[in-house]
Amino acid sequence: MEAKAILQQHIAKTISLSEEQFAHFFSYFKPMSFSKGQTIIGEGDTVDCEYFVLSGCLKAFYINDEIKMYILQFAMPTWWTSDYAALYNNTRATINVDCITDAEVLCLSNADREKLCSELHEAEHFFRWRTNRGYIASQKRLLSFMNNDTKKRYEELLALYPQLYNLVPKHLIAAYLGVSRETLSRLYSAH
Amino acid sequence: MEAKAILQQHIAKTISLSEEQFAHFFSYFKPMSFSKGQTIIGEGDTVDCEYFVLSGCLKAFYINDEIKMYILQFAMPTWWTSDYAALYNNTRATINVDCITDAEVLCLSNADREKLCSELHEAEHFFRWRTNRGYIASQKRLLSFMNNDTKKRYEELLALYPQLYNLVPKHLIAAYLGVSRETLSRLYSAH
DNA sequence: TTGGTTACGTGACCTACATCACATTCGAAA
DNA sequence: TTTCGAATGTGATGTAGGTCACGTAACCAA
Repeated sequence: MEAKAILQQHIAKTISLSEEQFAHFFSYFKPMSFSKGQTIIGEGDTVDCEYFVLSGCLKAFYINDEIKMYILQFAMPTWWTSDYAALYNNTRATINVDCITDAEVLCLSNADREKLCSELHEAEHFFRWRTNRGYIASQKRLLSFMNNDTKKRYEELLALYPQLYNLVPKHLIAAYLGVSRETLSRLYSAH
Repeated sequence: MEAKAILQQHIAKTISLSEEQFAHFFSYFKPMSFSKGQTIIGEGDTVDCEYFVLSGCLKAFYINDEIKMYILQFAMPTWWTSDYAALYNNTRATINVDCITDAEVLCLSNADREKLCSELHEAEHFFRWRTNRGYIASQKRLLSFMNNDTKKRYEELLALYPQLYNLVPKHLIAAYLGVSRETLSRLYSAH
């Protein structure tokens, strides 16, 4: 499926736009391709855009003391990602985004999103709902962190992203769960 | 300061409305008073409203196995709270909200918020930005959870809410940090 | 004032997970 | 095919924080 159709199907779950309106909506998005391992946002960069994933898998992560990596989000097709704190507050990136696999994305700049939102009430509605869902998911993950042990969080993760097990190396799964790769490895063998 | 002025000042940070527009905006909010200890949302309730705090302090929390409590948010004046997952998905509450102190709030129903957002583009803009900020804060807290030990999270919390130390019992602070009250207590004495 | 509940401190002990060290397997590039 | 680095498994050991147990202090309500 081509980029335009993927985005159209995605936003149709929240708002309905005429063909003409959607064409305008889509005109703000810029397609980009990246290959496996490539960095999209690096720590310290200025952040202008957010990214809608068409194919492939990205990760948004934080690196502590140049050593430990924590993954905030795996971004699969139809997911959005960026360093939103940097994007909205116009500060330098503290979050990195890079490609776990080759990936195609649609890129939307901060300025264009705001322009779109002010031009088209439905667009503002769409982005409100998108962020709502992200907020609720984030709260849920926070609770899971406080409440569940590693094993349960691991099972939760696989339920949420079943494809992940075969797609990404295990140490990245550990970095999402917030445990060491050794602990995750021992989780498997313990059955 | 009266309720109307507090809300007006709060939303003026994000959008500008005429007096007439704001009067309409405000007309959807219903003032309510609660006393210390009172439950606003209990687990299993249907959730119709979100709450804007005028005075006092609420907590939004989750109870695991009828035993352990985890606090998602302390809601101070000009903060918003609810069980948003239940509110937006029209499901039963899994999060509780109650009063740490006597409190006055403005109550906005889900239906009225959506009506307001569709009537007034600026309102939609306001709620998009409010949720944005919540999402970013939630991501930040998640990172802090993965990255920092209890002591550092405790210092972070006191920096974010300096009033809290004298306002709420220590076991609630422990429940926000996600540690046992004993561990928090030992943190104090260790310095 | 009194009796009961809630808050808080502190010791003893236990457990999940981190860290370090090393072995093994796998996959891509030469 | 060979080779080298990345990914993964696994043992030994250290530690932050949980849990249980108990004591004291503060705060209401009768």
